[in-house]
Amino acid sequence: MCPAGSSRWCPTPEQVMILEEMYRSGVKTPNATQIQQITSHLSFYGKIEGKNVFYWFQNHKARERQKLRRKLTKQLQLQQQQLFHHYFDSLPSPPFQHLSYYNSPPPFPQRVGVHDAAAAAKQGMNYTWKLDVSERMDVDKSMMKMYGGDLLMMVDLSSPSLSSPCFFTTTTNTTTTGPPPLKTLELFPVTASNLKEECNKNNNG
Amino acid sequence: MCPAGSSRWCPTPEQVMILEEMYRSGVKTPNATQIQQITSHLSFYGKIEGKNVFYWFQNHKARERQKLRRKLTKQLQLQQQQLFHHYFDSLPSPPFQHLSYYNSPPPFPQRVGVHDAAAAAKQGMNYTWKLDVSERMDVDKSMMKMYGGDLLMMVDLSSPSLSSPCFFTTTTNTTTTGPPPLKTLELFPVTASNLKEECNKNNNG
DNA sequence: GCAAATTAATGATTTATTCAAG
DNA sequence: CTTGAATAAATCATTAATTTGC
Repeated sequence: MCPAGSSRWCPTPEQVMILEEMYRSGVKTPNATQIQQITSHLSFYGKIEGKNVFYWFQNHKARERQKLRRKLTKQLQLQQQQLFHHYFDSLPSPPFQHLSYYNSPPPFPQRVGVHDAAAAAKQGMNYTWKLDVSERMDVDKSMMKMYGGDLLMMVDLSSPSLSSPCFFTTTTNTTTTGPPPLKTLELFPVTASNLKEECNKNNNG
Repeated sequence: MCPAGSSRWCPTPEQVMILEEMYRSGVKTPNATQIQQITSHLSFYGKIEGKNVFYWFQNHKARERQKLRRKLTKQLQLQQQQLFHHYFDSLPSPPFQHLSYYNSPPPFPQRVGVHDAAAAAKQGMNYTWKLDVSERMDVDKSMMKMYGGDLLMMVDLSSPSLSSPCFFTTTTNTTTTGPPPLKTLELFPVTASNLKEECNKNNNG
C-alpha cells in the first residue's frame, strides 16, 4: 500500500488485475451502475471509491489508445522514409490524370474536359470526379448529380481560397486551339486551420 | 495493412490522423476545392483519390452522429431503469460512505435524504460524486456542476442489469421521518462477462 | 548495498471536442 | 447560435522504478 496518509488511491495488485481483466473482457467505459458494482467488488481487496474506478477506466482507455497511436506513428515514420512521392502514377485519381487528357485523349470518345467553367463555377461545382459506376451501382441520385457526369477541374489562381498554402496543379487556359501548358506548383502543405478558415468562410459567407 | 492489389482505399495511419485532425478542426463537409487540396496533401503519405476523401468525410460524419445517438439512447435507457437517490451534504466520497451515514449520523446536521429523484433523472445526472471542496477550492463552476454538488446513487432491484451477480448495497426508503433501514445484500462477485454483457446491451440496444 | 537523483507510470483535473436540442 | 451532456485529450501531480555515485 501507499504511504500512510497518501492523497491518492493506490490500487492493490489484485484490484489492478481485476480491472485489467474487465477491460480486456470489454468493459471500456462502465456506466454508473457498473462502476458501483465494480467498486463494491474491489472494495474487498482494499480501500476504493467509485471515482477511482471511473478514473482508472478513463486513464486506461486513453493510454491504451495512446500506446497504439504511438506504435502506428513509429511504423509510419519508417514507411515514410522509404516512400517516394509520385505525382503522376497510373491511378484513376482525379486531378493529374484528367489533366493528362490534354496530352493523350481519353480512352473512350466521351466528352471529357473543362467546358463552360463559368457556369460550373456558378453552381459551385468547381471540382468533381468520375464515379466508377461499375464498382458502385448503389450510389444514390444526389451523389451522381453532385459529383457525377462530366469530369472537370478548375483552378482559379486569383481565388483567395487557393492562395492558401497547398499543393495544387493548374492549367493556364488560353484558347481552345491546342493543349495548354501544364504547370504544377508545389507550395507548402495544407493545414487544418487553413481549411477550417475556408470552411467557415464558405459556410458563413 | 492493405492487401497488395486491394480494390479499395486503405488509409495509412498518418492519413487517418490528418483527416481526423481536419475533422476536429472543423472540416466536416469539404467542398470540391478542399477535397482536392486534402487529396493532394495526403497523397504524400500514400495512394489516395479524391473520392476516398469525400467518402471518408461522409462516413466519419455519419458515424460520429451514430455514435452519439447510441450514447444518448443508452443514457435514456439507463435513466428509465434506474432509481435516483439524491443526497445533499458535503461528503468526500460517494456510495458507501454515504450509506454508512444511515448507521452513524453525518458529522454536520444537514438534510440528508432522497428528494426529487425525477428531476435529477431528467438532467441525466445518473452518477456523480462530491468533490472535497476544502481540498480543491479552485475547482471551477462547470466542474462543480458536472461532478460536484449532489451525490446520487441508484439501485434498482427490479432492473435486469442488477440481477446480475454482484455485491451491492441498497436502502429501503419509506418516509422522510427518519433514517431508513440499511440493507446490504451480498451476492456473488461481479464478473467481467456480466459487465460486458450489460455494456453490449447498452451499446447495441 | 543504499539513498539521492532522475525517469517512468499512473492517479486526478482541466480543457476542448462532439452532437443535436432548445 | 447557444447550450447541455458526455467524454476524449491534454495536462498536472504524486508515487514507483531506475540509475547513479559512493
